[in-house]
Amino acid sequence: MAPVKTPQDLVKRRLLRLYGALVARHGPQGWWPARSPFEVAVGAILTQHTAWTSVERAIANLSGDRALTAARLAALATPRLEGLIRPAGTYRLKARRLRAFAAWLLARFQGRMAALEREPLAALRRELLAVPGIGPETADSILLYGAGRPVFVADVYSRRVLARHRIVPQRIGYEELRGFLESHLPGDPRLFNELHALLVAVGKSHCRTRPRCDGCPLRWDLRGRPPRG
DNA sequence: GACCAGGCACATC
DNA sequence: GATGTGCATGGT
Repeated sequence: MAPVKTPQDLVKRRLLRLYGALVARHGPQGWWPARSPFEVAVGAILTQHTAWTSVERAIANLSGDRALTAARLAALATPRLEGLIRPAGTYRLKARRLRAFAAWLLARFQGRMAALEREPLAALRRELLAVPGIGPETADSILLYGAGRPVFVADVYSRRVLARHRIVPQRIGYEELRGFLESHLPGDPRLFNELHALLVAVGKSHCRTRPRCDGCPLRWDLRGRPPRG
């Protein structure tokens, strides 16, 4: 006898179906585009309210100065650091935030990002959130993409796409959406990684420009019917 | 020239 | 607790 499907199971199935449709249509996204976990954290701070193309230039500047470790970044003079990250915008603000993160990582783990892979997750996340300039989305990006922890980055794109497809309410908050996804998906960082990246890709394109997504290919994929006409 | 981009902190109501 | 605003560059 088949086990009874709970509402929990149905949501899970729907999310996994969405994931399957996204992978089939868009393929693996290869996130996070960084050469080291510390670079992930730097990128997560620099990309706050900023296009990734701008962040890439700032990271290239930091890389050129061999400043992509906590110790090297912390050793930079502030005007130098500000100059390097200027292409990413809000450079004075972000220089402070990068410094604060590097100082925390040095003080707490001798600058070693690998330590984030072993710490108790809930306490570690609280610690990150206490670093000035690290909010929920930045903390979760660092934990998922920089440390491989099973935390969902419940950003505006995730909310937009999931709401457009009536999987979550339109006005769901960050923490609420994160809890929803983490409790309705297998706790697999690779799945969180790929699904989030795909939601961003789709959220940037048609799900941003089409208010109801009624004719969007993804909608047909989810209904199990091929798009016609 | 307006608007947006892989947010956050702080002030105000 | 919700809403508004500063931060600031670069692409469309």
